[in-house]
Amino acid sequence: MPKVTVEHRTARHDQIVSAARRCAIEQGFHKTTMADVIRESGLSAGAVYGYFKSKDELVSAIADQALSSVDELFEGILASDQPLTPLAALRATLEHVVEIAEQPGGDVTRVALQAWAEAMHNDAIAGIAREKYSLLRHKFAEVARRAQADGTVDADVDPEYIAQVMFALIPGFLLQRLLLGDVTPKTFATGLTALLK
Amino acid sequence: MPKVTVEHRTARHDQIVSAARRCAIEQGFHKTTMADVIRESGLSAGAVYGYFKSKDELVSAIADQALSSVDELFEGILASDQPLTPLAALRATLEHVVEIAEQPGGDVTRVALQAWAEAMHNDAIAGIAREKYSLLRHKFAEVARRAQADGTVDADVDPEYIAQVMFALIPGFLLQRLLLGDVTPKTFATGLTALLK
Amino acid sequence: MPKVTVEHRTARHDQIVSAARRCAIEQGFHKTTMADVIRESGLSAGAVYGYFKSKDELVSAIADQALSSVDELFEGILASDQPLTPLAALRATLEHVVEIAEQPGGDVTRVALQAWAEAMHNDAIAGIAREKYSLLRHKFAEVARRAQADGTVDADVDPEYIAQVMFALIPGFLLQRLLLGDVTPKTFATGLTALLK
Amino acid sequence: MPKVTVEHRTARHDQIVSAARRCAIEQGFHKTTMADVIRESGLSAGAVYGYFKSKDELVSAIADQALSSVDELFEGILASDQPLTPLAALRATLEHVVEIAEQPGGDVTRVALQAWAEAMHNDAIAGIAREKYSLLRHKFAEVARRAQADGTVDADVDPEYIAQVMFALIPGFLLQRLLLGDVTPKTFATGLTALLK
DNA sequence: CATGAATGAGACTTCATTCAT
DNA sequence: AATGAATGAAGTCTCATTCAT
Repeated sequence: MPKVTVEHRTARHDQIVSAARRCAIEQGFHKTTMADVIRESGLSAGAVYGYFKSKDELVSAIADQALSSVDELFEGILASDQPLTPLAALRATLEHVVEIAEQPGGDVTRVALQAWAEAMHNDAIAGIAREKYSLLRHKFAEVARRAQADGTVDADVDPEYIAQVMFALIPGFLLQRLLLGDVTPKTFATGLTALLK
Repeated sequence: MPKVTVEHRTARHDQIVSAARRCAIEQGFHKTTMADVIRESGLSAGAVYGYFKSKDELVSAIADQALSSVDELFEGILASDQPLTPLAALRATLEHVVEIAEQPGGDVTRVALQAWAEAMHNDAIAGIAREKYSLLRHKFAEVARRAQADGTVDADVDPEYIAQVMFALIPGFLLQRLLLGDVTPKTFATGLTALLK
Repeated sequence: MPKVTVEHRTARHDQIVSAARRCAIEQGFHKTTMADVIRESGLSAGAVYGYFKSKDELVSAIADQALSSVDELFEGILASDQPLTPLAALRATLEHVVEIAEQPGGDVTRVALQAWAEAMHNDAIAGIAREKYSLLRHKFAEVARRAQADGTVDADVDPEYIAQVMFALIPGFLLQRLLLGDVTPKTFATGLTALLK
Repeated sequence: MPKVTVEHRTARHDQIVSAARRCAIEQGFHKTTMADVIRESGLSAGAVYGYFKSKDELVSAIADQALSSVDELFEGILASDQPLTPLAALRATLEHVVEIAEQPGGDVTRVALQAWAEAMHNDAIAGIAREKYSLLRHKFAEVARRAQADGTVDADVDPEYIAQVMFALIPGFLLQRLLLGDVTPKTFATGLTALLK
């Protein structure tokens, strides 16, 4: 009974989060009502509130997910021993971002923007964002360190500073992609190559 | 009578926008109620609605302002004839951003984040954002073109692609500044220099 | 303008309290919904909430009123110089209670019972009840003191103790009147006379 | 099987009533949710509903219990042949009340107040209250009759009227005890003695 | 014109009760 | 018989907007 229940709970949980995410992608956190989520999830109000104590909690869950999605990539990339230049790391990241964005079910990166805005006056989300993005930036710092070891990048500079710049390109790319719609990993990498050279 | 009225109207208008901006900086667009704006502006409900037909219209006005603020800088920079490297342009922009952010009355860049999120499902704001950011990016493209003319940057690459990257650094810097709080124009420029070299 | 407004506000306030009291008399605090009060008052939800921040606050207002109603009587009674025996004071009080109870608009004493119950786990109402009933009991103590001065009642006994007993008869009378419906000031005074003699 | 089951059922029944009573003492009938009772009883929702068809039915059961608790005393008192003055009967009753109130598990007299309020618009509880309190008052009438037989009290007065007054003192005492907290059987009896003399 | 009290649709959330397992 | 997840009606409260004064 416990195993069935746990799986069941997880399934329901995901059912709700997915529904809520779909809503948030289309309408943003604030225009999304609990009634929307309830309808979209196919459950009842009581059921949804059995899994999330409040709209805030549900929003945090979606935000968490959206802010985490870029991160996963690095596990694979950094593990390998092959040389990883900053340019290559960035290009891989951008391609990963686009892959995520184009997954069926809607562009989750739109939710990331919502989360950034929300973090300005929602401590829970601000905390999540800080945590996730610190982690991500540390991974860029690791890439920077490798480049410094290779002699490709000036070893005197704090790798965290280099990571700041590398990291910055991700939201910058995302924003242009969503707002202006004319950037692709390819155009971006091309521009980047020209500048770095 | 008309002239006095026009000045009066402008003053009132600004009074409302300032009040609304102060609210949006602290609480975001959605937590800010018209009652908040009315109280903060010191006017009456009727008065506020005399200047803005709806909350949406008021929000658009604040968003517009927040999205424009970075732009102004370039008027001055590009006008001069002295050589302007991408690095120098970026550094100047970042410093300008921080200057704006630290102005008394609250950090307007927080409102820019709100505007990005809002643009995802608000056509008016999406339009404003596209317009303002296209303009800004064109200016970065102009800088890129100058660098290509100087031979500093590969002339074969579409300057718009280079502008995409340069532009990306601004929201990327902003986001880290607001979320993580540990980037400054100096650290950022240092990292950037290391990468570009 | 201020005077009109104040009167207006008071009128609206009373309109709401009256409506809420009518509901509470019939259905009690808890079965009474804000929708009931809103309908009964003839106002809108927003209007009602403009006068009372919450249902709790409205309930406290009604409770306050119900707990105060017995008190008024004493102003007149104690002012006069004529001798006032405990028996006479009680009889007058009971008659006053019945008069209040039979006023058109419903029996307010039913609300007093609600308030007693509510005071058990509502600090605001507990506070009001303590305040009002302390006051009332002090007035009975004053009556006791006069009787002691007259030599009618043993002067050695703390008049507050005597007041406790006198006071007790009021809720005891009220409860029987509402629950059993067979007590009147006359039967009660008759029984009281027999005991006191 | 039947006998075991009956005992089992009774035990379960009491388990539920005790849990519900504990909740009602602390929070009152209305703030107490079935979920509270279910949690406090340690049973499941289904189990509780196996014993009580509805919350109303459960509330009635608790109210019944609370309204009965004073009554028990008289069985013993009246049975004896020793003279029983009204004062002595009252004093014994008050002491019994306090004893009940101070029993571990919470002050049940708080629930009696709830029941009075509830009786105003709940026919089931009103019926119970009428029944229990009529019974109790009849016992006071019996005491009055004995006093009249002794010549202590005017025999011309309807003993029911005397009972009304005696009975009234119980809720009056209870209310002051719960609300003001400064009455004890001793202070009360002292005041009563002073008045009766 | 300005005011700000009033409107009322609609948001979030709770909770008594049921019923598939 | 027992469980407890699920139901969904109904409750409280907010807030953008209007309009009589």
